[in-house]
Amino acid sequence: MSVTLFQQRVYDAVSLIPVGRVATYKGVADRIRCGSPRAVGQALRLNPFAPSVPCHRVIASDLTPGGFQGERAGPVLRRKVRLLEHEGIRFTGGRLAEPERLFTFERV
DNA sequence: AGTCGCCACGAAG
DNA sequence: CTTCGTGGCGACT
Repeated sequence: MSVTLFQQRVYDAVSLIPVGRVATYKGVADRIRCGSPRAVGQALRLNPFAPSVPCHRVIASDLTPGGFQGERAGPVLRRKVRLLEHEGIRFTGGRLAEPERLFTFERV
């Protein structure tokens, strides 16, 4: 069970997302100064601290839900959406209903 | 040591 | 829609 420094940064940043807000993979990547949001997704996929690290609050930049527990569609992804809706986040037509719910990290 | 191929992405065409 | 850039990482050689 090894956690790389990069993963540590990702999990640390994601932990800053408040309840009722969501961040994007790009937002997280920008926060930790990683040029590849894809790498962030890869780290979250291996998230060993779920659900302590609220990886379900990270969505794609086009405001679609992104993935969850290795799945990019199907009932598993629906569970992610359900979790978010339980926190007051609504999705309409497969995309985030209220973009003002987006959480943007402070620039370092 | 290097290389290769995979990704829960994003931007551009 | 498709393709390309991208950074990190595991599995190889």
